[in-house]
Amino acid sequence: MGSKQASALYDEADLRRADSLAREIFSDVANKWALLIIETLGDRTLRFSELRDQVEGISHKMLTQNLRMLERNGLAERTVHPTVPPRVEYTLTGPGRALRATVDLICDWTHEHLSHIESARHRFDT
Amino acid sequence: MGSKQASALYDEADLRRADSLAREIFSDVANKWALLIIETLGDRTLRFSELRDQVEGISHKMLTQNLRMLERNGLAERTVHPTVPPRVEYTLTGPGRALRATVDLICDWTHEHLSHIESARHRFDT
DNA sequence: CTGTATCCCATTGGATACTG
DNA sequence: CAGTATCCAATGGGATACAG
Repeated sequence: MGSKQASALYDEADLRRADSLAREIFSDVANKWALLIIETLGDRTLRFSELRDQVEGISHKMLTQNLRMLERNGLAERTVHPTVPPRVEYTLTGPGRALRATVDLICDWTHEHLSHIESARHRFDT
Repeated sequence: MGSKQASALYDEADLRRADSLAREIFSDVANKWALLIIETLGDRTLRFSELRDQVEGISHKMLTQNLRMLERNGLAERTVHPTVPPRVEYTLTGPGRALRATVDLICDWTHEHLSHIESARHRFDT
């Protein structure tokens, strides 16, 4: 029973670690800018400045910050071309593209329910 | 051409309005707490206090704030039982449940890629 | 129990300037 | 062009108190 209990405790600790990691990833990813960048990248390869232009309303700072985060989590890949001026390109990795598929679904959902939401808002705001 | 142009302009204005609404909804929904609440509700009906207990780490304030937002957008329904003490229950609406399905996918994605992300992080942090 | 309001600190995020 | 750093305003979000 001693070893069994130890093993059970170990498994629980392991699960807790995985859960807290999952939580962390969820927090990283479940934010407006990260999702918009992922959606904008799609299956293309874009330069920093192209992303800044295409992700409506994002600031220089938020873009770099979120790109670093995506890179750190292995969702986007950063390629530096050692030219002058420098040319840096970003593209989604396999896991990044997998996530993108789910973001696509959220976008679809949004457009499908536009009118439901609009009228719900109208009702609520009165 | 005049009427055609006018019609085209009208359509564009319409699209811009829809886009900005979609943007707004996306911003509302693409945040950690909203998604965690949706995921926790699932297809159940939960009281305010049950939600506060089950959504790990959420504060009183964030919970009410996000519940109001979900209600306003017609994603969650609020039922007040006029007892004393009051009993208020929340449940997802049809559109809310549809969104929940996509959140489920994000959760699946997270767990599927835990190890990829963990090792990507390790590589990056060195 | 649920909800609103307030205070207050921590974090977010924009604007700008500077480096390679 | 891409990235970092800094400053500062705005928002987020926790703790607490109070009302219904």
